[in-house]
Amino acid sequence: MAKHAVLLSGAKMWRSMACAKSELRLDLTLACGQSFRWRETADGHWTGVMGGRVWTLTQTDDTLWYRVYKKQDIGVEGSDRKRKAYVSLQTENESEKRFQGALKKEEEEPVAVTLVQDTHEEEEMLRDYFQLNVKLGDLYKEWGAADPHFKHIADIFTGVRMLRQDPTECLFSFICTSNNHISRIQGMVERLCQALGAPLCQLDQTSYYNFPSLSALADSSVEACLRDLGFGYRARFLQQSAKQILDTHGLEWLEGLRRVPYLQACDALRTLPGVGTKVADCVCLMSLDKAEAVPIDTHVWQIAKRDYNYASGNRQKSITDKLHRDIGDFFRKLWGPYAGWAQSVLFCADLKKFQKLKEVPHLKQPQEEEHGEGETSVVCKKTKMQREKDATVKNMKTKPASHKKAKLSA
DNA sequence: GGACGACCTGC
DNA sequence: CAGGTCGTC
Repeated sequence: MAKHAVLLSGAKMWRSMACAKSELRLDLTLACGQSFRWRETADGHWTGVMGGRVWTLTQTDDTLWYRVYKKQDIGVEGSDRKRKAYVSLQTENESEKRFQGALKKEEEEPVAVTLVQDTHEEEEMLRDYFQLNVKLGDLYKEWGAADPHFKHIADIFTGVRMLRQDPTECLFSFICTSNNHISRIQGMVERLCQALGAPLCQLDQTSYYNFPSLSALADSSVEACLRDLGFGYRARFLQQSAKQILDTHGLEWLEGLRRVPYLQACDALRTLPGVGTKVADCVCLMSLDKAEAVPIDTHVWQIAKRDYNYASGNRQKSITDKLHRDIGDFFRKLWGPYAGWAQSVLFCADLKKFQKLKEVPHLKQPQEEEHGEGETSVVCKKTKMQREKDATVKNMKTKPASHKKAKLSA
């Protein structure tokens, strides 16, 4: 049976590309709640599905290593009938077709040429997924110059990068996040793929599936199926949103939102059931190229109040639409057109599971889950003076961290 | 615009 | 209650 690859025991099988850890930290980027489908399958090795293929990624100081697994060991036998019924609804995605097409053209030197093709395409897929053309180090410098609190966090949490996810996966994953916590969301997304997605391969007892297609999600039987799988009221949102997209817009609509302005894309998404301001912002930021989208959830609100002395919404009991806009505008003014990227760094730094990184290096601390309030004694290394200094950020003349043009919302 | 309560489930 | 959203007032 095929196994998860490990770099140490087979370096020749791996491909690599130059990539500094200051530009990308796999551990932070893949586990900070942007995507729910990557797992650490060996120390520092992350396995997941991207672009219809199964990958294992790992990194050394200046190198990103990757392996792509071929289709194999697809266990159709043991699967339950529910999934069989749905698999028939799957269609191969476009890039896969192009990929197959490309292979056929190269009949002269089958082995060598296809491998080159292969390598080139896979490297491009990674560059696109991690948006490696965006120079994160430069952005960190700008954010740090505009914002002392960011600078303080950024020294530890380097390489937190926004993924460019598939819009369908991103949308339907984030519909699952409402009123929910990360550990449960991960399980739900996994079951969603297992029930409705096409199987890709199996490694060490673990089966990997593609994310379900829109048509699979839109099937009228899906709500009942997902309720059985513990999705609760979100089951209906998922099915209805898929159906609404196909009925009133069509297959290409979601990807098309990459080419419209932020607010327009946001409004379009919000017409879907189960998609409010927060989910729409997540989808815009993480899959639709809207770097200025700043998703405001309860944690980000806490961060705004605690670290930026943000007081405008102090009267509010919960986050209203206006508060969303105001806090978003506050951060866009502070950080500029890539405000959503900067926000994800602070969000990551606030996750309980990453608190141990804030400790002095040689001290060890048991690892935990979810968000911390940053109040647990050991982990909070910020002094009172530092906090007060940070608070002054709000009062200083905030101007966008010099980029060409901040397409800030009206 | 803002304040509720309901909505599924599990830790 | 948890990384919200929806319907109603």
